[in-house]
Amino acid sequence: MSRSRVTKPSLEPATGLVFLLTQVGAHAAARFAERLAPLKLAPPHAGILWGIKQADGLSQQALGEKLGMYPSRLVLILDELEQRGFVERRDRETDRRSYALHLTEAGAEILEQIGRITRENQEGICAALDEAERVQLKDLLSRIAAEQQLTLGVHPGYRKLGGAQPK
Amino acid sequence: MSRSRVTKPSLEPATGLVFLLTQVGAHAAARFAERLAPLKLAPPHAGILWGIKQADGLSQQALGEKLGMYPSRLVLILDELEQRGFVERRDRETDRRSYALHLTEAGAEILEQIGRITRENQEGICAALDEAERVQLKDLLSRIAAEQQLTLGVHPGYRKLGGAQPK
DNA sequence: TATTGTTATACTCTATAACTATA
DNA sequence: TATAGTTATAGAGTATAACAATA
Repeated sequence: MSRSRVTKPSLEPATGLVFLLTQVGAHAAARFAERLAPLKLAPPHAGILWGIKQADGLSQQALGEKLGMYPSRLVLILDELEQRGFVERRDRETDRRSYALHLTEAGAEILEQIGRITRENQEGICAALDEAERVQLKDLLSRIAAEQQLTLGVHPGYRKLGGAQPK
Repeated sequence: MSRSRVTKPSLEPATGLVFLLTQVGAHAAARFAERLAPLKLAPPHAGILWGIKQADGLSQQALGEKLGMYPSRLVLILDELEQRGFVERRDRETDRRSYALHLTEAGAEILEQIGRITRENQEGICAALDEAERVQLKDLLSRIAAEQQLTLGVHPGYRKLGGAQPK
């Protein structure tokens, strides 16, 4: 038995894999926000635009559900996006309480810019890894995500759960 | 050339590696906070206790620098930790403006519990991966962290930089 | 005058509840 | 009465500035 002892694993909270994962993840998110800033957009804006593109014509209720955002928060961001001409709230004949959300042409354009920024960011963050290693990393993370039952595409930045914050 | 075309890579922001990394990282952090909650502690508390243990007797100024926290924020959390008997602020003879921070016995004990929770959390988060894969993941993340010049042990949860938030 | 710790405050984000208009 | 969207508001968390004691 020449393996290092397993009975006393490192007590150090700041040296473990999960700490590293948290650190790198938050860094990547911060960098994305930075790169997005010139467009005068924050990550939630990007998520919303992307969500509408995926399911054009959906209601705010449905979008909030899909992204894990509170309706009240969604309203404010949509106001902004509508005012800037990226999103349209169209009346419905069937139910006049709800709107159908649509991307405008400008919205589609800004979404393409967001896509470009996303790729730039990925390139920046993953600069240390070659293509095969990126695939490997994505595979490992995907398996954690699947086992942890994370919903694909639900960004934690717009979550509504809220981690337990004592006191 | 049978490779898939490279000219039009996926525009989808929510399907990329970095999005996944962000998502899993935030999830891991949230789960850690949850597991910590029964101790009536939040992640920053844990970081501070750990920081003091690493450099017993340091000043608040130094600790804030080390963790990337604002002094004003540190004060409040230290007040709490001192009140609960985990930390001691000892006077210095050499410079009566600053205190020397020390872990009490209770502080060392709670830190061990934090260590246990940290390991439990790691076990929970990484359940999908075997030992070799965890090493592999840690290696990949470490290389990203090194290339991105992240400081080891500086948790993003108590950063003072703040990502650019437009509007 | 500069520095350490502290207090006060402003600002953003997040979450909840109350309200309106339709159904 | 229930639901979609909105408005109002409360609460954390974060960042900045002002302040007292000491150097």
